[in-house]
Amino acid sequence: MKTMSEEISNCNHKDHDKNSYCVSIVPIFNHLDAAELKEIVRTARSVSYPRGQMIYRPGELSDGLYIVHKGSLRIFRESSGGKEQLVRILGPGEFSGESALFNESVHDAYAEALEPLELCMIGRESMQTFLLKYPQIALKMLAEFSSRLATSEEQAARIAMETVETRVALYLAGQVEAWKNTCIKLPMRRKDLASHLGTTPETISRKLADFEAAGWIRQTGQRDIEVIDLDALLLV
Amino acid sequence: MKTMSEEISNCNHKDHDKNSYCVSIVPIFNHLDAAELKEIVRTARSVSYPRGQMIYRPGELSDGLYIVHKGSLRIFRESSGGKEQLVRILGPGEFSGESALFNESVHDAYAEALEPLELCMIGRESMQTFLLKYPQIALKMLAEFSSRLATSEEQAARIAMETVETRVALYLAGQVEAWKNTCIKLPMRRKDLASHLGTTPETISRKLADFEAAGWIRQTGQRDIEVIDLDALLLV
DNA sequence: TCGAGTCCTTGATGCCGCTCAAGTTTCGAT
DNA sequence: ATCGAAACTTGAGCGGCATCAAGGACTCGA
Repeated sequence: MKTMSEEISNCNHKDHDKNSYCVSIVPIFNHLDAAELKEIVRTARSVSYPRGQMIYRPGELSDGLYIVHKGSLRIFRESSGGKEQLVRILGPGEFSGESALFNESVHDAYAEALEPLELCMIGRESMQTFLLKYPQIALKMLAEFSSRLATSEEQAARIAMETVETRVALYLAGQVEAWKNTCIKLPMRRKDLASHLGTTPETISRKLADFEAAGWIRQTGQRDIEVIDLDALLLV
Repeated sequence: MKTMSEEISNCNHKDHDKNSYCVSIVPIFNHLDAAELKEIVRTARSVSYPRGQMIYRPGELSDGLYIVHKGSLRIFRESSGGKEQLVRILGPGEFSGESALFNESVHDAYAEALEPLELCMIGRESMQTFLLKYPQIALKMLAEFSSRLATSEEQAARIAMETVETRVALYLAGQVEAWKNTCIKLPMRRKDLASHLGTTPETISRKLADFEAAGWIRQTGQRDIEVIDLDALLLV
């Protein structure tokens, strides 16, 4: 394979130790065989961002699909009044930029690097080609979208109908499930958690303090929480 | 084509006058040629519901994809406390049931007929087959999902960050755009509009009354509103 | 290791919007 | 056309939560 260096120049995200391409960790691609993966990798570009830098902003033209290789980023929206709402945090293997891929070609949210970040970028046209050539990719992407849609609608419903207390409790329950452990580490600061749950950092602090006073949780570090009584929490 | 009666028995939604199948009005299918359409129609089943009847409920197994042929239905979720939030209203040509198609096989919301309703149903397996056979369908569906996702995230952000007044104003602005006219007809009752915007019917009434008092709108009928000063409305 | 900046906590205050209630209008079925 | 039920409006009261403010804790880079 003389293309080794070529791959590197296009997308240097080949993990030499694990012999895997950046895209191979992505669920929507991981059913492809090595040759197909390489075809995709060849069209991918690699980009790095320092902590805090914006990857894109609302109104900017879309380049294509962004796949996180290392680090993490947050997607957020901004209201007329300047408040922001965190939509989602992306870790390795997750992707973004899709809204601009299929409909309008401009982004509708902000994407900001939370840590030193490495992305793989697949151009709009390449992506369309792959989707037609390998319909399985489209199917996986449909599944992913469908899942995101369900999450987003559930989120909207929660913010619309539940009290802040319930939302915080439900979030903690979700984290316990995600970590498969009653000791959880919040993946973001209060400010982002607040904007995600549609409240303020102050209220988050207060509610967590209330839960602790009730003996349902224990706050060990700023972002470390041990859930003691999950059932009580969900009865709020 | 001896299949005429067969089509009818499977899906009686052939509009004799317009020579179009129920599925041909659906954006995700309307690029197919007649033969392909017929192939899909053949696998579709037709179902009717009287006003007020539930098409599905959360937890029920998914049958497949529901396509609205005549009438309309509303999708809504229910909170622990029994409050409901309207997610979306579907009219002819729109579809639902997708969340159950790709991920879990159970529904996560309610679907209820708002008027006498006729649906086309395409089974889960058939749908998967079509998606692989005609990747263009998958691409259109991805575009539709992506658009719904953007809408849903925007909705969540609005409920989380904007005041009720702003949300009502933005909703009216959206309707003006949808109707391409400053005289609009609300597509739902106060109760549903309220649950859609994350508020109560009383508050909707009050805000509309405020807007009218300010001279920005005129309420001509219960659901008929004339927007007089759109700019002022958006400055709220 | 240290210091500055950021993040978090806790308190006091005020208001937006929900709730409950009662009266009025509209809708839809017979 | 008429009646009953459902939907809408308006009012009064209150509570949850945002806001503003100040002090304390943590983090990260030098």
